[in-house]
Amino acid sequence: MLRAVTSAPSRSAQALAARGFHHGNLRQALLDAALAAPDIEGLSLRQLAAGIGVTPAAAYRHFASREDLLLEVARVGFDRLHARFAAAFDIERPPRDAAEAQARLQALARAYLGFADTEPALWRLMFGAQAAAYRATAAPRTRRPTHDYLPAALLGLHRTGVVAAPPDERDALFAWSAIHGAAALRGGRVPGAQLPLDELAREVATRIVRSMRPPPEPAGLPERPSGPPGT
Amino acid sequence: MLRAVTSAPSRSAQALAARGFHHGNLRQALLDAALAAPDIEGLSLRQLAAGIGVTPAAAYRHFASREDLLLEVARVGFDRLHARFAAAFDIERPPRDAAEAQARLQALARAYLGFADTEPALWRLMFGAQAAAYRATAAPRTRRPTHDYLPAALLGLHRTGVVAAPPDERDALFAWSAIHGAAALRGGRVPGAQLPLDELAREVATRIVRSMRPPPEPAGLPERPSGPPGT
DNA sequence: TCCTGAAGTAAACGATGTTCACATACTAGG
DNA sequence: CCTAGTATGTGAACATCGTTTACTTCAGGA
Repeated sequence: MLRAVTSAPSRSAQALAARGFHHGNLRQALLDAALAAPDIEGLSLRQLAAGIGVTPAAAYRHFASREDLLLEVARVGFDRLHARFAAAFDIERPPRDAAEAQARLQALARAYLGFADTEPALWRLMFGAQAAAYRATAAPRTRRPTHDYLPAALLGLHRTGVVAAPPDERDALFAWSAIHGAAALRGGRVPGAQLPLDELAREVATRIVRSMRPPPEPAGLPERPSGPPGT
Repeated sequence: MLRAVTSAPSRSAQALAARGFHHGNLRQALLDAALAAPDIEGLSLRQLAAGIGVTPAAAYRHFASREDLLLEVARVGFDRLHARFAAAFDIERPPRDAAEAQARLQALARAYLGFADTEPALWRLMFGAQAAAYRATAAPRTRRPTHDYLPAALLGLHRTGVVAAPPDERDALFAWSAIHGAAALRGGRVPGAQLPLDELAREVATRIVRSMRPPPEPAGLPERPSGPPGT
């Protein structure tokens, strides 16, 4: 983004527009370039700066380190994910009926899967292998934090009578596992992982709901498996 | 096989006298050191070589590149995972009854979760964000490839009457999603993710089984969610 | 108008992956 | 037993990386 028009052209806009000494909005330009990179975690700060047409050291006027820049990028990612969740359903309004409650869970799964599919590099940065540090920085800055949506959706299922018991931590953990796992496996070699997004979301949501309904015959699994694997 | 004492330390220096000019088994030593690293993906080839007491360039006699070394490490990881699966249950012998079939799925989940828990760096290398390349190199080299175990466990559930329908690709995909997702979420900030491994495996296996049993009332989810999220 | 601070440059540092020419040690063949 | 050949190591070098330092340029208020 060439700093076309900032809010107030108090600075000599023409002089800077012609690529003056100062860039004008280097911080945002760096963030934008990083967000557009196909491999955010692996990007080079020098290449990033060179692409914008600026010296590597200039980046250090706006970010303490490369890690700090990535942290800010991840923060933008969490904002975008939150926006998708907020668009999936209105968390403040309870679902009308069972069908809407189920549709909400499906929409939430679809939102997460769609985010991972549309912005894979950003998703990897946020939830990838080394992402613990970035995840910790997830600043909600919203009235309802991002991680409230799944429990809300599950609670809606119970309130509308779709599932018998009120959802607990384990229900949410399993639901997140299934959704996140589906996103992680998608694009891999696992058969069926290339399902269309809508279909995959419906499949996952349906099975999550089914997993919450207690089985007809009350035969639980044994406490320990027959052959426990090595440590 | 440490070639402890060469015939005559006629050569210079006591430093070399211990192991001689040639290391003896540098390739394996590099692999072992990499496998023991707390962060395999982020390790430095120079530090690795220095830790063994060898020049960085020496590594290139055994590996084409750093990436190639990591590829070999991942291969070892897949071998270890396969060994855990093989220890979970005998894939050649069908389960005796419903209880054993369910215990097998639980043991398989326990094996995967235990691997991720015991060797997190290796698990991240194999299934982490940038791991597509490493995953592609998964050479089974066994009669029954590693990815056969889950379908076999699901088939056992059907054969013993635990689930009605024979398992298809989507059943396996969802089961893998749930198990892999649980491994990914474990250690994170998600509430309940710090469950003991045995308990987590039992929970996941129970819910996977439940998700495969069709619901009592045949009310499917609607084709499309009420509010589809943005692209 | 000058002067202060923000935001850029240029050069350098150490660490990294990788390559090259060279040195060494094990091994096979006469 | 010597010797050639090959596998395996060394050491120096290259480009690139993140990062720091000292200097320069520009904008805006006293």
